[in-house]
Amino acid sequence: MNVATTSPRRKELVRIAARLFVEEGYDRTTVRMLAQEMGIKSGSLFHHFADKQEILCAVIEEGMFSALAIAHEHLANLDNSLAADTPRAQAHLRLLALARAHLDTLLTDRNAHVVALYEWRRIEGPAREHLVQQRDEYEALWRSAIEDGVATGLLRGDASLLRQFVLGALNWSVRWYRADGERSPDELAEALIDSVCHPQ
Amino acid sequence: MNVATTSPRRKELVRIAARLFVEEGYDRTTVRMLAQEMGIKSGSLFHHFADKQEILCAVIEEGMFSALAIAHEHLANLDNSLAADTPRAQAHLRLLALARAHLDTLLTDRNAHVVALYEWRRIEGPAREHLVQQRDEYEALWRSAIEDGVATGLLRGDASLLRQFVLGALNWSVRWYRADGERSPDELAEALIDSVCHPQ
Amino acid sequence: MNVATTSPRRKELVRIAARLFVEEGYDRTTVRMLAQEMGIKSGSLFHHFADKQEILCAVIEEGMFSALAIAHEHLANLDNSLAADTPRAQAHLRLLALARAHLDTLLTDRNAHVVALYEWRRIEGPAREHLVQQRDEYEALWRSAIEDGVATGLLRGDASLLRQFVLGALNWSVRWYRADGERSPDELAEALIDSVCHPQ
Amino acid sequence: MNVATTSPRRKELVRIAARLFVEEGYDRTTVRMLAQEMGIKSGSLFHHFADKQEILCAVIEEGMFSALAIAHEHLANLDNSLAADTPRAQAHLRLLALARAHLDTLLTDRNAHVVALYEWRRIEGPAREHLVQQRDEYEALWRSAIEDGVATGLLRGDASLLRQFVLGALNWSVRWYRADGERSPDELAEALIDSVCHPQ
DNA sequence: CATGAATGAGGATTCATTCAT
DNA sequence: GATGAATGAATCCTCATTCAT
Repeated sequence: MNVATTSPRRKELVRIAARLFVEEGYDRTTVRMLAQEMGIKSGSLFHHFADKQEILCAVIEEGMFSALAIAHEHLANLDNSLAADTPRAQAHLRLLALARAHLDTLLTDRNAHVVALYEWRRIEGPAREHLVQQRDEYEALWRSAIEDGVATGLLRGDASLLRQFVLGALNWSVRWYRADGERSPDELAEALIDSVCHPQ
Repeated sequence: MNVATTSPRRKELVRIAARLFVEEGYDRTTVRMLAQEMGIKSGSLFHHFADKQEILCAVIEEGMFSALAIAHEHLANLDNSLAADTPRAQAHLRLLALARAHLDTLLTDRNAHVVALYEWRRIEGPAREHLVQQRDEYEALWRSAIEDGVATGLLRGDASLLRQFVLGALNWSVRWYRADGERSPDELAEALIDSVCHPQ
Repeated sequence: MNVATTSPRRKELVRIAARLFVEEGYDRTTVRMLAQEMGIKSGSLFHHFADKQEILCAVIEEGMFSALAIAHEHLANLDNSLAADTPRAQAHLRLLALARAHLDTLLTDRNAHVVALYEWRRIEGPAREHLVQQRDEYEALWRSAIEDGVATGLLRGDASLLRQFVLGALNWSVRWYRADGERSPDELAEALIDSVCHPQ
Repeated sequence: MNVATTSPRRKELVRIAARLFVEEGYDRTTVRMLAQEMGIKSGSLFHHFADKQEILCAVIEEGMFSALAIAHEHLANLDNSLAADTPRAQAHLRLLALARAHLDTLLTDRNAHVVALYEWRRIEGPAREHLVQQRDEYEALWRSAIEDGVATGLLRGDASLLRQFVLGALNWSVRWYRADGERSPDELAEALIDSVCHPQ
């Protein structure tokens, strides 16, 4: 009932909800479907969440949180391994790390981050605030990386537009990417970053 | 009642439906809302469409059709005005024309094409076939333009991935673009094409 | 619009309605189905009939009328051909003639008489009066034949019950009789009459 | 929700539904009428039954089941009391027992068995299978009794037709029998069996 | 915590009927 | 007479939510 509660049981429920929301869409996922998949009856769901929208909130929060966490993780790896390089090369590697992290949560971990991107509109009221904050934090990572890219001549054009384009291309990949295809999410990330970076 | 029917009344209804579907999403748009906005009673809607899904079909069809029509129009203008040019410059202009056309239907004409992109999943059964055909036809335009871009050295990388990236970046713009902002759809199109094209 | 109207067009419509009412049942037969089968649009139906119930009335009336007509016809044939016989034999032949006539309208001509028997309940109001009259007239034929049967020792038991039993057995045959089976309606009629008549 | 479920609540609901189906007919009985009579709201009905047709199924099943049960009961009483008799007398008694049992469920217990006979057509799909089985089992009782009747000279004619006639006469009695009339269902049963049995 | 029964508001859809053209 | 569009009331059914047990 408490939004902040993060019992292991709740974590599990959120994971299941995320999957269903991706498969069916939030609107078409009924509380009964959620309960069934969780092995309980629909009435019991409301012991864990105040209402259906709170489930969505929890999923989106989880999605944003893990996107942020994984992005930080990828960036941290970078700092450790290859610190000595040109600013331009560094900017390139950061972009690559962010793109890989993004597709990692989106296409590999799947679900929660996808919901965070695609069902955003359904959230209203005060719950939105918190989510907006998280999103801004995540975008700040990208903003800084892209600006560095522009500053070092790696990228050309308006930094703000570039961010929207790159994120858009990445986000949309959910729609067409098949896990059983010939390319890995990492290869996608590389291809995209390559296509917008100017060599030398 | 007939899917192929394109009475002026029906056209009008489709336009209104497109707007509501964009504003609220297909699932949250009730038949009553549609009827109200159309100035009729909900029962009367079924004089024009067999069921709610047929309305969605009609909107998507309209969206794909107009996207295709406007793309062809932009391309035709191109052929007339500047036919004598280097292949590379021609490829560039074609990409630009396609991108402008895309954002034109998406952000200016709005609605029908947006629905075509975002509510695609809800369509099932034989209606899907026809839509897939139209989509393929539209993508073929892009495919050829992008391949020419790669062939002339204007673009670098895998043509298929590039197409997905560019279309993804364009499609996602619906989510963040504000008509009252400082940039026009045309400027967006140019910025995007510039960001993936290699100079000289 | 006039109940008494019996234009050839209307006759045709009544015949079609009778068929649909038998196939689907009155409640499940929509005005649109009727119109479609008649080759007109549903709105036009109301130029011929005031409302759906009037169609049912017309069908039932037609069913009762033709049952009565055919019964009279069969009885008339009897009078002409074999007038000189024992009263008992005469009663037997009358019963047989009535049973044959009954199954003739029910299983051969089909439809209208079936509706008259099975959708009787749906009729309310003043329309019922007229139909009750017709039904009473028809039952009077049976009543007299059965009473003669009892009087001559051909049948045994309460005349009123016997009539209900015989008519019930005949009416119910609609439910199980298959035209493509091995027995003709006439054979059914004979078998039934035989089974309740006492020999000698 | 489960077809096999036979909670006491469900039993109660089925009984009420049976009454309404007889009074109004399945098609004209609305879900709201059922709910109202049951003292719940229409939405709650679907807690107990998947859809309206499942209610009909349950009623018919109950009707067939009780018809079968009561028939067996009547036959059992017979076996105990008068086992030593001529085969012909035995056949007579069995027919009488079956006829009484039939009218007992039809006119006394009422409702469920009536629905089973008169709304049979509305059932489609796999639900039908089970019902057909039950019906066949019930008819087998009659088949054997009638065949014994024919074998012992009690009845004359084609056994199969005789069964249809007798059952038809019994089934149709629902249409004209009035409980407040002068004859009891048992008297009806006797009269019918008498009328088709040949003395001595 | 969990359940099963209930709710009530709203969902899409049907359909007899009306009526201007 | 015929039509097509419209109506409005009713239809079956769904579903998030509540709550006594």
